[in-house]
Amino acid sequence: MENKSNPMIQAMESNGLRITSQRRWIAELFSVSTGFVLPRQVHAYISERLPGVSYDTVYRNLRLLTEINLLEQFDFPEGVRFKLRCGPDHHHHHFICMKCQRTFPIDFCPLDSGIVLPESFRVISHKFEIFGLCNSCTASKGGSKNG
Amino acid sequence: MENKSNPMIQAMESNGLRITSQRRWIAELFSVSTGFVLPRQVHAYISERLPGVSYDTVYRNLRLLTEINLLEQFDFPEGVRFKLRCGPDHHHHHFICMKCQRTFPIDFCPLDSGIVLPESFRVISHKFEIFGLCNSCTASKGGSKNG
DNA sequence: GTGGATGCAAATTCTTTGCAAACCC
DNA sequence: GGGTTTGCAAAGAATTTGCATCCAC
Repeated sequence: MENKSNPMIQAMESNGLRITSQRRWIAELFSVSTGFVLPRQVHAYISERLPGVSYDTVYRNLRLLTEINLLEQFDFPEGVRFKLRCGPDHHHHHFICMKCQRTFPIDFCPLDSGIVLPESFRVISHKFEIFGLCNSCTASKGGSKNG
Repeated sequence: MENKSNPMIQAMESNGLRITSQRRWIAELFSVSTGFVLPRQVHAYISERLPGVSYDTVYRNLRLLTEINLLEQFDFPEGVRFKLRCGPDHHHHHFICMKCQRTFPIDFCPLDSGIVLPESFRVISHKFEIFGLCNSCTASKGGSKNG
């Protein structure tokens, strides 16, 4: 591992969190993967590197990291998934590959397109995602294995 | 009840389903509510009219009705919710009130706005929802009670 | 009458919590 | 050393399943 320079580690530090090896591996996973992962996949990944890590530690950290805005949570049919939160520098949406779960930015926001709502409605948030198959997964029946 | 003319009942019949009183009340609920409801809310609603109805009957029917495309399922943070599926006559999206869970159609689809994706990407589906407060819920702190 | 639907109860799966021991700073 | 974090084990919540009984057609 040895990822002193991992920005997620730095963000954890600046939030006053202690850097344990469990957290180091979580940071490593999310800095490598560009997709949405299931808690059980996170646990599996860490288990390989750190045998004996417990499920609840993974859950606790996923929740914690989501609360401090380092991770982003998304409810999929098979359960909740997490991914590294995109920087606040520019608002965008995502194309999400249904096979490999990788995400690709879409620089277009439907809210900028002159949607008309009743005056009294107050917009708080919005979601826009496109689901499909990315280039690698369209090409090969097998597809990419990124989780 | 006596809702022979309820289109959801008719759709159930044409799918070969038997019309039980449990299903009649489920149809009644979804024809009255324009919003997303939680399974436990469905169960509560039916329990009031049909004491003793079991949770698993509600679940089984929600799943079944979703499979035959009469209901639409949506994953909210508090859990999965269901609502009557909009007819296939015209594609649209929704404004969803975060207080009363009612939905309001938005006649705008971001996919029609010239979004550019890599050639090789294959679009399978998409989601676009705006979350906020509807007029009744913006007006009164209390808001509407529709579930 | 018969096959589909229900209710019950128990099993699964996912997620959370309490607490003592271990560990980071 | 002191306060955080972890692992364990158990509790909770949501959802599913097996099976005998019941009921719509």
